[in-house]
Amino acid sequence: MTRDTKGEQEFLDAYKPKEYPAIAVTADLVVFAVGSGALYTALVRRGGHPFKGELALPGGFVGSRESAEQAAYRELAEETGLDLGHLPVHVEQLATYSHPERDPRMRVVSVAHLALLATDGHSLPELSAGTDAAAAEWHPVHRVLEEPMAFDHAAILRDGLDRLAGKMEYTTVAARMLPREFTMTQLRTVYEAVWNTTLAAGNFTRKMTPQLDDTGRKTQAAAGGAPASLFTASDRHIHPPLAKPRTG
Amino acid sequence: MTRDTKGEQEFLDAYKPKEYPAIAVTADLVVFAVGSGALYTALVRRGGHPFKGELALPGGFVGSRESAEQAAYRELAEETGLDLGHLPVHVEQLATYSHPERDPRMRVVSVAHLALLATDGHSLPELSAGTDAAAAEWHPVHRVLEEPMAFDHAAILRDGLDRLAGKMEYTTVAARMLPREFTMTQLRTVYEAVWNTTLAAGNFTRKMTPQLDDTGRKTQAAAGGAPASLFTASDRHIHPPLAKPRTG
DNA sequence: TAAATAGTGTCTGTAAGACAGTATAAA
DNA sequence: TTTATACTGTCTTACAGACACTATTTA
Repeated sequence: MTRDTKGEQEFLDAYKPKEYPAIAVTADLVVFAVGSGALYTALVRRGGHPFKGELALPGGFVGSRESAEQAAYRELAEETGLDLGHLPVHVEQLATYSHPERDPRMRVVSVAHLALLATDGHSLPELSAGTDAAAAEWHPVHRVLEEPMAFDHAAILRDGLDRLAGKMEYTTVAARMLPREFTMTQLRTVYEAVWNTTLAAGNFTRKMTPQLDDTGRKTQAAAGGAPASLFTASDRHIHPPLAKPRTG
Repeated sequence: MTRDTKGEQEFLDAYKPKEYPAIAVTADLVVFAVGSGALYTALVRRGGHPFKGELALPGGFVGSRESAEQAAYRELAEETGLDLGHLPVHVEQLATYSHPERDPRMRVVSVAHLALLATDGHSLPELSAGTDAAAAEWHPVHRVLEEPMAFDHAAILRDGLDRLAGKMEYTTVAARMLPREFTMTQLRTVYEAVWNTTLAAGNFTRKMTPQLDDTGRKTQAAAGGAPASLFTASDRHIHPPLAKPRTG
């Protein structure tokens, strides 16, 4: 530390507020990935009280020299054992949960994040215990939402799903759950998994094509069927938005 | 505290994490209101270092027994002197700002909130110093965004405006900036102030009418012109969304 | 050739944007 | 009667949804 910055810090210390509550801040994660036509989320099972044995979101304390988003990336790597250097992952802030009684042990404010992992739409990335003991495991979202979860994590998971489902109406964020190059059918599969519905393939192609970049290349056709065009997507606004089919 | 809850707390204490950073958490506010056809925001001028004399968002520390949202309501009342018991106000969480260097004095995580005050579209609610010394004052949003602000508050204000502008495309949240009963022209004025544009009155009426509830009553016509129908709005999704005119 | 998938064409209904025209009330 | 505002009607264009049809590949 130079003399100047030391003097500056002393100067600033004089303006530091004297009294304020010191609160523990965590970064929690709603991790989504598409496997075998369904949406999955990575959850840990709690080993200690409270809520021992129940499902919880991965997460942990925000360190004193990192932002909540940096902590989210770090916890994602630690609790899933995923190599984030190689796996494409999209992380964005979801919301902050701050009810004073949400953790019965102590005051904890949680900054929840939405993390989207890229898959081929069929097989899920393998999860393994990282530095922590508890390993995360994949659970089908639309089923696990029926079950109770630790703390207010069921509400956070629900909020995360709502955010993703809504954002897919007016952005190309769904492409973040696929490899860099993907087919129209893969992208439609993501929409169908998240929205828990089916979409007409022809109309989906017509509406989505102008929002994507065509690489000009095609897949090797698999078992039966014509080869599909490969697209890429930059994060972009869809205008006008895709209409999610009404469920009501 | 009963014997049982005391025993339970001791039990939970045994599971309390031993080490974690204690962080100061604030609730900051982006307060919007429409006056004389333009969008305004309530800002305080800093009296102490750092950023002495610059504009900042109203806000303050989250107490140990309140949520961030409760703190936002409390700070809104304290720093603006507004009687929230009588003035309709909509508060929702915006985002959490947690860069470790965002306050040079100490580690502060801020949960920013968006607050919308109801006006008649012409005169702004009068602000007065509450319990704190510094009083907030109204500033035109689209002008003050050009100026520097304290901390990262300029970015927060920008995020708040983007959130409001976007949400008005697909919800009736704009009605939260008006009295419970309002005319179509008043509502269009809110859209024009926030989007900083002009909208065709006839088409706006046709698109918005089915999203609102007609009270059946009309205004006393002011200086020239026919009396306007009075509408109310419940928080509702607009489907399909209104298209905000492209600025690019 | 049969099956499976990719992609296009067509039809219909609805609604957006532009804007002219009508209705109501104050000055 | 003029003016100002509120509101409706009409025309054109565009696109969503439904779905039939063609194209391309593997078995």
